[in-house]
Amino acid sequence: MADSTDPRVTRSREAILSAARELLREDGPAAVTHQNVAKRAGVGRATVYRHWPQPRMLLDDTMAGVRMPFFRDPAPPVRPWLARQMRTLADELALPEVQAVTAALLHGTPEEPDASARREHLIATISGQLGTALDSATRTGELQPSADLLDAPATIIGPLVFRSMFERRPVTDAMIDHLLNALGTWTAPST
Amino acid sequence: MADSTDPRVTRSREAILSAARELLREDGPAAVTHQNVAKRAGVGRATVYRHWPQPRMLLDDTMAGVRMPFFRDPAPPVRPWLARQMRTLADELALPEVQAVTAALLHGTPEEPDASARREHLIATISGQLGTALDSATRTGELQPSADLLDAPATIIGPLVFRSMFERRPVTDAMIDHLLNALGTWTAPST
DNA sequence: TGCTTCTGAGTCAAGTTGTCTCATAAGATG
DNA sequence: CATCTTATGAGACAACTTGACTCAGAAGCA
Repeated sequence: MADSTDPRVTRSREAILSAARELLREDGPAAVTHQNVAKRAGVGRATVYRHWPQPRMLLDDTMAGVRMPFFRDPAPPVRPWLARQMRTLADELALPEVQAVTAALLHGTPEEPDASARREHLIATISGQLGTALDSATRTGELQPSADLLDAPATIIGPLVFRSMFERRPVTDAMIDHLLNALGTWTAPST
Repeated sequence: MADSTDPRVTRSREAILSAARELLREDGPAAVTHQNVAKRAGVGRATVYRHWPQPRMLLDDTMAGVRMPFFRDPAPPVRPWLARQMRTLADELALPEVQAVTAALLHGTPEEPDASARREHLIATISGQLGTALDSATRTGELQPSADLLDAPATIIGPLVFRSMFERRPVTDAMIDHLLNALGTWTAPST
């Protein structure tokens, strides 16, 4: 049943998850209840319970379905790679779904006590990737950091989050550029 | 009744709001229900309904009771004033209450459709104060901005928010200093 | 075709929400 | 101190939600 290929199952699951994502996006995590989801998905309430006995799991899978922005596969030269990642991150942070999940990560609902763990994991991954990339840039001489690189995630990503989620305005390329400059002195690698 | 001085009323109201704040801090906005608040405050459920017929209003007043960090009363020289404000903001962002309200601002609960308005107002106030201060610093020559000052709120406050709410680590004075430097070139005013 | 499995509709108990009533006690007024 | 006023807590109440269960029937499979 878990990995069933029965088309009825997949159809139900997809309808349910899609409805759940809509609800999460529109009304927040609290709205992702079995009843709401069933009604929105045009599916029997019992069916939702069958697939996700606990509401926590439903919200979990719903959030997992929203691709959270990562800093994947660092590759030299670091600066243009970082700029691309920041651009992607900024664009994704503009999506209501991603905003909803991000907000949900910040204060776990009562039914989602794992929000802290999920948040920590996300942050650890991002910081790890970013740290690796910046360390390597420092080692190759591409970057001379002007401050503790442990502050880099906050310095770089913080403004993007603030701009997207608090100010709700688009992140400009100029802003990304300026944030990169604030990290330290960049030297174009041997071309 | 609204501005009653009856000690019974004030006693009830304070007990209720205090309990509501605790719940908001501990379990998030969704936990601020009449029932929960009444039980926690040791007060009849009807009493809570009497004072706040709509749950929205209760959550509203609860959030209003949490002092949100502002950038008040800009005064030259701007740089040390800004550093102090950022220190204060960072310290407040470390408080669970402030974090809960901030998170609630990011995604209004269904019962709190005014969250957007509240968020916009808060951001507008902060950006306004910050903009005024930085403009004046630019005019007096204290600051030569290295980027669009409209990005300043995101550049300055974003990292503090990210550090406090996502990374959950303390903001160092060195980080504040570095963020200020990233704004542009500062010139000590005539001493 | 016949067999298996998933589905939707519906029932049910337990709990929550919002509204109302009423005796009581706390506070104001003389 | 006596009396009037008003907020309070307890409880009753219907409407609704939640989670668990049953069952006939439809969809998929052999």
